[in-house]
Amino acid sequence: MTRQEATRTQRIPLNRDRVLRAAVALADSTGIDALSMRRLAQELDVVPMALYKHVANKEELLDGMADAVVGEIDPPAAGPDWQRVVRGRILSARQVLLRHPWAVRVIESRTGPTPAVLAYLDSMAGTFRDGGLSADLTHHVMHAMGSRLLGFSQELFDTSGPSGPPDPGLAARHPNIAELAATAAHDGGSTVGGGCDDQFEFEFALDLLLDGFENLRRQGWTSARKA
Amino acid sequence: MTRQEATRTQRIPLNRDRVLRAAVALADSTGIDALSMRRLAQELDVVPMALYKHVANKEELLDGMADAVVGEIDPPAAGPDWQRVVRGRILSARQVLLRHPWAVRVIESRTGPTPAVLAYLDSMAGTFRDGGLSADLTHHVMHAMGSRLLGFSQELFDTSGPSGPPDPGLAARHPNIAELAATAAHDGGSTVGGGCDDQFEFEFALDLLLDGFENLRRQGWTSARKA
DNA sequence: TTGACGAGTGTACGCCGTACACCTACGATC
DNA sequence: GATCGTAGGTGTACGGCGTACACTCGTCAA
Repeated sequence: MTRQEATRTQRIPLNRDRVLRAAVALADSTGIDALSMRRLAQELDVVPMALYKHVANKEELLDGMADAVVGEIDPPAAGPDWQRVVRGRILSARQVLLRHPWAVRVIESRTGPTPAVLAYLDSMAGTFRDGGLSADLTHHVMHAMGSRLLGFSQELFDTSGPSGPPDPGLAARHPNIAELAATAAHDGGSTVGGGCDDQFEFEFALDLLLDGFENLRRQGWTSARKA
Repeated sequence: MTRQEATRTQRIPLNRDRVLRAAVALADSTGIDALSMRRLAQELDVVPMALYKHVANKEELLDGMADAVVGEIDPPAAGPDWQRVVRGRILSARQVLLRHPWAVRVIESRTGPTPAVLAYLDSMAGTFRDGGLSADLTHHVMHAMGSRLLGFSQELFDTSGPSGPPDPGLAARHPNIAELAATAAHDGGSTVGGGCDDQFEFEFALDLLLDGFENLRRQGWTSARKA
């Protein structure tokens, strides 16, 4: 059956939402690098240019994908303890990003905040404010969290993926790293980044920051940099 | 003078170093997106394929560029106060990355740590260890710092570049963000990210983390996650 | 009946990275 | 000095990319 015939019989018309969903699914299954307009069109059984009736260009497609992912993050739980609310939501965001590993790079590469990100940040700021942090402190706190707000910790390199054979000279050249790797090898990981419990590392830093924020709040911290 | 004639007269032969330096310069001046093998070859007055005698492919070129940039970071200062040593070096790294804004994305996109990054991390780990942090704590501390070790804070979106006209409905839709923007508008910035003192934000988070680490060290903190 | 319009099509252009075969100048070897 | 291996630069070509632009065609309002 050619595309023409399919048109005549039954054909769900394309729309922006179907395009975005297909794009997310394709990125999930084949990786973001394999996501091209042509490949996506093929997936939707449509000619590449058809996509451009629904998204202005590839950048806007990526914007939409980022928003779709951010939209998956749980709404904030209710509760009197702002640290718990923030913590829970950020860990939810982290789960979302673990489901869509490509999304980290896509979100980072947006030049401006997309609507869903903006809404998320606004909501998160509200949680801090409701928790008793001043607007001033909230502002700096959100900066300090950076991308951690969205659940990714920005490691220096990708620890997943196949790591080559361990470099025998590495320990000699980098004794400190070797030592750290040794302490981290609690379950057999042997490479630099391997054998780490990413979830533990993420929560370690998160809690350190949240506790630091709470301390500043209690002290009535205020930035002293006004002109 | 054609390329041929230039060859006959005087022609500095290409080598890996010249290629990398030219690539860094080109990225500095025209941005990383405009850096293509073809464009780089043109800059060196050479045919594109000539580059492949000196770098295996574009990825390896980017690896080399990342290493070149990381190599610009100051060596650690001497001193008894580990917090000051770490702080100073990270702020040096930050200056380097401000000189080469494209480097953040390039470093992030490497799939594994390049030699210079590895050396830098090893040296940094040594500073923590010399400061009295246990190998265990040092490990988690380095994870907690993440890319901040290299001087970038991973903001959620790029606050440089031209921001469009301020959205009049934004304040209504996102009251909390609007409030934060208002408190931050100490020198006339009007957009969400604008008007922030990036250096202040960076040091705020950095010091918060360093102080947190020092507290853990004093308490003799140890991870309780062993099996 | 017509005619505007929205959705999908087809073709084409100029980029990109790079495989592969080639040439050419040079330094070592006999 | 003739020979030859080799390193470095060249030229051509391929497949893929994003997307501009002109088109067709089915639907529906007037």
